[in-house]
Amino acid sequence: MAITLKIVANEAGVSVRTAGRVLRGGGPVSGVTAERVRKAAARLSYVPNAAARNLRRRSCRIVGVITSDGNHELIHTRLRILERCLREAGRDTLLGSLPGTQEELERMLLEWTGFADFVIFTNWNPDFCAERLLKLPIRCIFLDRDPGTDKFDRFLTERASGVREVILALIRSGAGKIAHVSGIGSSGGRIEGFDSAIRAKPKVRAVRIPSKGSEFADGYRLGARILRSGADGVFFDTDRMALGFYRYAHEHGIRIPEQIAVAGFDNDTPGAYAIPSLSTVAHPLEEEVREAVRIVTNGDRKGKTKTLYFPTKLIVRESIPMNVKPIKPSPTFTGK
Amino acid sequence: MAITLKIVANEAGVSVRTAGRVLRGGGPVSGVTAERVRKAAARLSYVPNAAARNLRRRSCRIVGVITSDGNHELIHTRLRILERCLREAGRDTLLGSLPGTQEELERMLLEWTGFADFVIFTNWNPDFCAERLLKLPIRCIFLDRDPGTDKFDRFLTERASGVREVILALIRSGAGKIAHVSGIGSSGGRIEGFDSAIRAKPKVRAVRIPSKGSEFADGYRLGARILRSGADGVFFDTDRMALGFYRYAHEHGIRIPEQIAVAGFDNDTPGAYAIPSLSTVAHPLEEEVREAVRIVTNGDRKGKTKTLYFPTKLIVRESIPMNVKPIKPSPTFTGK
DNA sequence: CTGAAAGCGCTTACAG
DNA sequence: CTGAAAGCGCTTACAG
Repeated sequence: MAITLKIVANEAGVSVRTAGRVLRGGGPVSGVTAERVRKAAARLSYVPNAAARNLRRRSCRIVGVITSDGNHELIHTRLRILERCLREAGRDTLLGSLPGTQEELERMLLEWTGFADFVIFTNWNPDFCAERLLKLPIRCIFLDRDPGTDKFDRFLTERASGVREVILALIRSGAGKIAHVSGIGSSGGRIEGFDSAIRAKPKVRAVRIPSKGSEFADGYRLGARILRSGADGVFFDTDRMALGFYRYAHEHGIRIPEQIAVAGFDNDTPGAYAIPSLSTVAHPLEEEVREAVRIVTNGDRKGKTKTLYFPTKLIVRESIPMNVKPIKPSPTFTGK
Repeated sequence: MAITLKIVANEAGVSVRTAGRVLRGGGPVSGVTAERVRKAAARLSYVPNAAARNLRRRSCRIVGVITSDGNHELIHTRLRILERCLREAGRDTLLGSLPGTQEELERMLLEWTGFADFVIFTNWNPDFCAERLLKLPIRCIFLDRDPGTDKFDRFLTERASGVREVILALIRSGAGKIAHVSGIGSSGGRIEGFDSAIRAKPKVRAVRIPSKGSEFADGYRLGARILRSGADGVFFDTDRMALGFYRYAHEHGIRIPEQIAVAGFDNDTPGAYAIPSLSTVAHPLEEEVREAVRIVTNGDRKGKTKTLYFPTKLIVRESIPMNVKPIKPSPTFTGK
């Protein structure tokens, strides 16, 4: 049997109102009374009931987070930053995965209603109709996923800038034919960034190599295809694919970066320690999360939504040879 | 203004009781009435209030999960498996970090009371007094962390078995002096497993090299120390440290495994694609999570707690040379 | 098959 | 500074 405020109040010889005031803040209480209530609560191991509180206050401290698919560093780093920032804002994080169908998603969000008042999407299915979520009494925020409408808050990663920079770096390092190994969901401007860099340098040839997945195994599997293309520079949509290719190149006696320069995307830690250390593009994780949490914190301006784009940042390491002078091989300069 | 059951009932011209029966299951309702209620609910976009429901039913569908520190693959793989299994069991996952003090932890769990009835710890501070959590109306389950008392359910990783196997494999491959690079929290039997293997082979010498951290940078930093020790085999408490050492060895012209055989712990994906691919020890992640979720699912046997130990599993790859025959370099045999 | 009523445990005006 | 009462939105016996 749960210990309620009423029981504590009886024990302390005061009214429920007074006990509540002492234990959950609010209103003035005389020192002696307060002490008596506190002692009674401790003696009985009183534990307030969050469900009742939420019901009464029509508010709660929980934010739902729909996590991305997959199991790689970026996703988890983002989730961890989110959880930390939400906690600092006094919020708890309720974890969910994006269901396979729109109906399941709506059912899930319905279940969350009453204890979560915000949902942050870090995953989205472009086949879903985002507008249908507007009827739910829960505010949706999109992080690095575009629902295709500005009726939601959107904090989007602008990949084109970083990709353009990395391709230009490959070209500066001497690459004359550049391959782009692009995943199916090659989103957020990776293709645009690549194409824009190539257009800027008419003498450079380019080839796009589509990939079904974005994992180590995919980069490894496409190794033959990449080498056959005759490219002397290659950009992968993920660091994982790039490191899978490292393995393939090694097994086939191809030297990186002497024979082919390599770059990835995501700034995963293993790339910084790979041999050679992997050039990559870093996400604006902190900035995006900060904006999302800001919406949660001052979430009262109903109807007004915000769309912001955050640029990505090039990190050049040994896998792109810089002609200035030979880089001392050490991972300490990686910026991680 | 929220649409309540009462409003839907009015709209449909029935009582609250009947509307509830239609929309949330339970009791028999005539087909025509049910249809009328459903239409009204759809028209009004009725959304049930979870807080009210939880309050009334004195139950909820949320399980708290205290995540581990750090930001590496193992932690996130475990969390992901947990979230998936809990969801399959009809539960939502509430994420939290382990606070710095016992008081903060207790305050946090108090806040969770009323919407979470279980907490799964995948992180723990040995300085905390676990017994004090018993007074909270929330059941605690420990995963791969030992609170030091069998008053809680505990599902623990038995690291000694896997470490013993990996050391014996290093010895079989020809290593005569083996270094153990051990993190501060070298827990769960890593030291015992190492020592037991060494004791079994009196001719083999051993050296323990303590490390403050368990990251890439720590393995890199200790490279000089390891080489100076004269070891021709080295076991790291984490794959990350091992891969950091790869980098150091490369920079100093040391060949792996010809000059020094290497093994790690955790079975991170990058190790499977490293050059040479890294031998390691895999965690019993699925098994542990399954048991924890089982407790949540049939969580009524109050007072009776369970302690189970799960063995770890050796994965030999190229970083330990096997004298049978030269291994074809390909990451496909890695068992990932 | 359906309705009127009580109550989950808390908070919030409203009186005194 | 303190108390009696209403009510958040749902579910659960209890009648009919």
